[in-house]
Amino acid sequence: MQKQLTRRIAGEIVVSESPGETMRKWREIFHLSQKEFANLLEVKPSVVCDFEKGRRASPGIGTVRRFVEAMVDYDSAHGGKVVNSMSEKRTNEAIVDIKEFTSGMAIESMLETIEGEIIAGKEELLSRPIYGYTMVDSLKAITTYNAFGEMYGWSNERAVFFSGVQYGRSPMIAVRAHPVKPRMVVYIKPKAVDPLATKLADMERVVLVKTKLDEKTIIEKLRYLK
Amino acid sequence: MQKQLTRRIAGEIVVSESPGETMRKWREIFHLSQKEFANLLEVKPSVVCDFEKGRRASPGIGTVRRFVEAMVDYDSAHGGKVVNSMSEKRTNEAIVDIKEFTSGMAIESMLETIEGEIIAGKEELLSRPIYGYTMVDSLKAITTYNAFGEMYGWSNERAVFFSGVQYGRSPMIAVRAHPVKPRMVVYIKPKAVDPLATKLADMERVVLVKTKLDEKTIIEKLRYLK
DNA sequence: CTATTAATAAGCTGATTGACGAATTGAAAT
DNA sequence: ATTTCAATTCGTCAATCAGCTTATTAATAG
Repeated sequence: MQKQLTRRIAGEIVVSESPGETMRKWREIFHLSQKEFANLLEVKPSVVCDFEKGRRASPGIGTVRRFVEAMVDYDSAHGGKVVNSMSEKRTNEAIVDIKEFTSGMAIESMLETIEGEIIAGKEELLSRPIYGYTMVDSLKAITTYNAFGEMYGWSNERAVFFSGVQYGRSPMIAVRAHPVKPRMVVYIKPKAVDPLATKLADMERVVLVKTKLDEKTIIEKLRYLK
Repeated sequence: MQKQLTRRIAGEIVVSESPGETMRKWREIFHLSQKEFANLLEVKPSVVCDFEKGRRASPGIGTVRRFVEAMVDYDSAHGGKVVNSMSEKRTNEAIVDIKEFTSGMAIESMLETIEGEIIAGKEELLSRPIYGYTMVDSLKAITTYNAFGEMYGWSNERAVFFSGVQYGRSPMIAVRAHPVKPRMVVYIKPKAVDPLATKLADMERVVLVKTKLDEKTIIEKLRYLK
């Protein structure tokens, strides 16, 4: 959660018309004086000033990262007043696991890892890269607030795992209805697969797969892929 | 939209364990080769490689910004495939009728007009205004490309009519999955109504209604309401 | 009016970046 | 086996960054 906010602030600074002013803005939001902030960072206050006043036109991302993380970490360590106010986010029980990979991974090789059996999806789709995955509890996803909204991480070039699948109709309809589409949908131990699900998968150009492994095993296996 | 995405990517790069790999990841998502990308940036390919391979541990935010903006702008200038994959649009056959009213109309009074019978939705929701409606063929909506994306007109404070409803499970799941919600959902001559549909309607604070009138009659009646 | 503290400004230096080009490796395609 | 083209490695160098120090300018509390 901190990470989320950290990224957000960092992104804003990078794209800002005036990175220095944006840095200042955030320091102020966190209620830190230049001096306090400089202490956190273990530099002299003039350094902070130099950045905020734009003496460094294009600071390194390492610097920006240190700055932002210092603020966020500090706040978190003191009750997370600011952090929590920024991310009014009820944690989502429907989402069992969600991860981003640092680099792409072909659908094919993920298939092997999870011992997946292809239900729908042409050859050519199998080489496309995936950059993350989300594992969702089907039933809870439908009844939990905003589960679908949070299903997608940073990239939508990802795999979505559904557990608690009966016939796989509802999950594919959800995918259908949602404007952002995953590249691969995996049903975890489905009872059977409704032909409509297959049809929809083809239409969305989504690779549809089933696996006999259980959730824990899958997470375990994916942990060691980056 | 572009700006949003630009910030997002920039933020991810700054915070990344390995900024270079993350930069590469995004270049690949945008389907650009190092060479093409280098041309966009007006630098030599080796420069791109140096960054991706981490030769610069802490690139300046100016550089990161140029890189990210180049990708996003390029994509936007070429139809915005990637950028728009975050939010889509297109035409379709599933939508039988779609209209905007010139002024608001209370749910209650529309109920009368269409001879609707309430299945779910508390008293207090009935006075809320509606500014338009969409009539959707359930089956086609599911099998037609992006019907759900087009379901909402100018205002999402609207009614959505579903025809060809069996038990009303799929339509409510679609509503559930879609980030934009209508105020009222009307099932046209359903066979029965699945309790899950009722439950979902309550959760979404959507008024769920069924009617025995057929499509044509409804459209006819609504024509004379503005 | 003075003392204190926060913020700026400016000069300086070693470390790193941003860019190039030339040479090398890798992986498909002929 | 050879060609081709994308990607990688690396030496080089001017420009810029990151940090310090010291001096100066607000602003605020006694």
